[in-house]
Amino acid sequence: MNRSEIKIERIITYRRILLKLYNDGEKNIFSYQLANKCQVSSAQVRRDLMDIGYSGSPANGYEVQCLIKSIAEFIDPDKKQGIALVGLGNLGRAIIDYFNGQSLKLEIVALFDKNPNKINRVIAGCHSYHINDLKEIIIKNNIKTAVISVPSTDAQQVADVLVDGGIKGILNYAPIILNVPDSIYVQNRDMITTLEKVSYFANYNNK
Amino acid sequence: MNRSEIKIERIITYRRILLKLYNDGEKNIFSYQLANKCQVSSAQVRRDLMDIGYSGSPANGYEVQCLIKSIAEFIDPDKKQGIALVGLGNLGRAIIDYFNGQSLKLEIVALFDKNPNKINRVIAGCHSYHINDLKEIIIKNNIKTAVISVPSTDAQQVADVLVDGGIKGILNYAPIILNVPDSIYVQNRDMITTLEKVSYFANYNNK
DNA sequence: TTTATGCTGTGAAAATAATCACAATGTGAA
DNA sequence: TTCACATTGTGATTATTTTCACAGCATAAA
Repeated sequence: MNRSEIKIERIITYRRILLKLYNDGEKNIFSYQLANKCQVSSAQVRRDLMDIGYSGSPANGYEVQCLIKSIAEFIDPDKKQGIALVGLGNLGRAIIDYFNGQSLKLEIVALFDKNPNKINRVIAGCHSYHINDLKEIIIKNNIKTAVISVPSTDAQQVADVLVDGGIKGILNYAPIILNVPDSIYVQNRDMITTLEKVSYFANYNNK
Repeated sequence: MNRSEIKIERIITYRRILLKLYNDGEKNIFSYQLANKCQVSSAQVRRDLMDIGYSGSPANGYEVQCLIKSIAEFIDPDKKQGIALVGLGNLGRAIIDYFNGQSLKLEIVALFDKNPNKINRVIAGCHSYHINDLKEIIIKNNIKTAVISVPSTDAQQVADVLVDGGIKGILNYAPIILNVPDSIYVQNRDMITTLEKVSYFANYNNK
C-alpha cells in the first residue's frame, strides 16, 4: 500500500469535503463528483479509495458515511493526540483559532512562548507556558506533533528542544530549513517561498 | 525546459539559502553543499541548475552571486509586482509581517477587509480598504496575485471578486477548495489539512 | 609539464505517479 | 425477465520525477 505524501494529503482533503457533504445530508457520491470538488481526476479518486481498501458500488457510488469512517481508520491515530504550538505571535494565534475544534482526534493542547507577557495565560482554551518548560510538558503529555510559529532566528533552537523532547513531526512556518534527524517528519510552510511561487505561476501561466 | 511546481519551489528555496550565504560572505558553493542545506540530493541540485541554464565549474562549484542572479532571471517578474491581501485577522497580519521586505520584486501593497474597524488604516506601511473596493483597486494597480486569509465562509465570494478583477494567482488559506477558472493558479495552504498530515507522518513513520 | 583529484553536466535508467480503458457489476425501465 | 446504462475496480500504459554513473574538465601538487 502506497502512502506517499501527496496521496495522504489528497485523502485528507477528500475527508474534509465528505464531512461537509455529510453535514449537508448527502448519503452517496460518485467518484467524478468527489473528484470535481477536490479538483483531481475521477480515476485518481477511485485509485486512492482502492488503496485505502474501501469499495463503492457501480450503481450508487460511495456511501459518504462509510467512506468517512474508512478514511478515519486509514489516517487517524488510535487515541486523541495533543499538539504543541510554539510562538504566540499573530501567526500562532491564527493557527489555534483555525485548527482547534476542526479535527476529531487532534487538538492543540499546549502553547509556548519566550515572552513573559504571553505565558501563563489561556488562549482559546489552551494554557501557555514558558519555552523553558517545553521539554517537560511535551514529555508529560506524550505530545508527538508540534507547530513552529516563531521568528526564523529562534526556529532552529526550538526545533532542537522539540526533538530532544521526543517530537516526531514538525509543521514549520519559519523561513529556514530545520536541521533535525531523518526520523523526524518536517513540513515547511514558509510563506515567503509560497507567495513567490504563486506570483511566479500567476505570471508564467500567462506567458 | 521543465517548470513543474515542485521544481520551481526548490529553485526558490535554493535562492533563499543562497541569499543567506551571500550575506555571510560566501563566494562559492558546491552542489552537495547546497543540497545539504536544502535537504535534497546533489544530483537534484545539479539537474535543477542545469534546467535554469546556469553553469558552475568543476573546481569551484557555483558562484553564489551569479547563481542568485540566474535564479532571479528565471523566476522573477520584470517589474516590481504588488500583491493584494484579503482578510485582516491574525493570519493576515502575520502574513504581512512575515512577507513584506523579504522579497525584492514582490510586495503586499493593498489590504482588504469587510470590518469597518479595520479599513482605512495603515498596517506595516500598507493601506487597508473595504472589500467593496477590491475590484477597482486591483485593476488600478495591476495586481495579479492575491492572498485569501478570510474565514472559509467568505472565501469563495472573495475569490469570485478577485477573478473578476483579473487576478491570476491566489494563495488560499481558507480550508475550502475554491471554484475558479482553470487559467487561475491556486495554491491551497489550509492549516487543518496540513496539520493532519504532519500528525499522520509523525505517527506513521514510527509504525 | 604531468598527474591526481574531485567536481560538474548530462544521457540513461529507475522509481514514482497519474491516466487510460475496459470487463464486471448492479440497477431500473421495458 | 431481459436489456441498456452508468459507474466501479484495476491491469496496463503513459507521463513525470529522481537518481545513477561516468566522461570531461579545471585546478593544484609534484
